[in-house]
Amino acid sequence: MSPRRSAEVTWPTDAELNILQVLWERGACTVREVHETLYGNDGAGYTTALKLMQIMHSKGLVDRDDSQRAHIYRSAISRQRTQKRFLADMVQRLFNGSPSQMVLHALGNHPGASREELKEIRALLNKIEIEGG
Amino acid sequence: MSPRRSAEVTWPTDAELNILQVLWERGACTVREVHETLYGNDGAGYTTALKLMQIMHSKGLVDRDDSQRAHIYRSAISRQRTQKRFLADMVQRLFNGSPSQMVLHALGNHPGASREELKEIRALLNKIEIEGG
DNA sequence: CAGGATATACGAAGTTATTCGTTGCTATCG
DNA sequence: CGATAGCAACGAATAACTTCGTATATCCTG
Repeated sequence: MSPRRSAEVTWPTDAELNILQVLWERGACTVREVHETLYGNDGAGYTTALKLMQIMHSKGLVDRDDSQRAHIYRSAISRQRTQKRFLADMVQRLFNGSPSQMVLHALGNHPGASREELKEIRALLNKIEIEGG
Repeated sequence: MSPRRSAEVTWPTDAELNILQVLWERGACTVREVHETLYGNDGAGYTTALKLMQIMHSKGLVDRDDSQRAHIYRSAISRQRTQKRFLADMVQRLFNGSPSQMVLHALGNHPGASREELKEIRALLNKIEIEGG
């Protein structure tokens, strides 16, 4: 049993994840756009967002186009892969390595799934069952 | 959109979560047991585990029986509730608030679900569909 | 061109998390 | 009894994350 997070890989921190979410949602953004979206008036200051995004750039979490005065940032890691990593980590740390257990919890806590979503989930279940023999 | 973590509640940290996992798995434990299980020979030292668990006690994350020389610790927060909290947080931060999306990802990345587990998931789906319809 | 608004860069402070060394206590073993 | 081992407590060092103040450059507007 070794549920510790590997230190070799760079995990986006909480603040970084928030920024990535904005970049994934809206595509390429300036610091200002991210700041407005995320922190608005009451939240952290502009330079905080700037600093975070500079650090993210140095870490390789985002790409940057600095040909204009206001640099344009875009995510350098895919949403999918990031979701997958966090999911796997959580399954490991909280659900004894069993994704199914996690799914059951997630569905159990979410009775409001739409008919369309349920259909999708069923379809995926069928696919898994057939492939798995 | 405000995907930031609320600061009012105490989130177990990474190291704390590892300890909780041991306590959930094995029930009440001494510091030594937790240390052996989690860090063994190469990992962090004994006093590190001790300190962490003392902090967790001061935070109310664990209860402690100090009637014996070697204190006995047990988790003060349920595994279920913790799973739920982390799950909800992740859905919010990484899946745009859609648990179904998360479920799809989790299932998609886990083709090795057992027949028993699939059955369970199906049953839950039926229950949801009936109640929700 | 002067002044204001807006941009980056940088340094540093404040906070939290993790780790360990040391101390002092208690039990046990010879 | 004296030595040794195991325990809790505490302080402090280190590292990581977040935040902001300030300096400096650039653009726009009158």
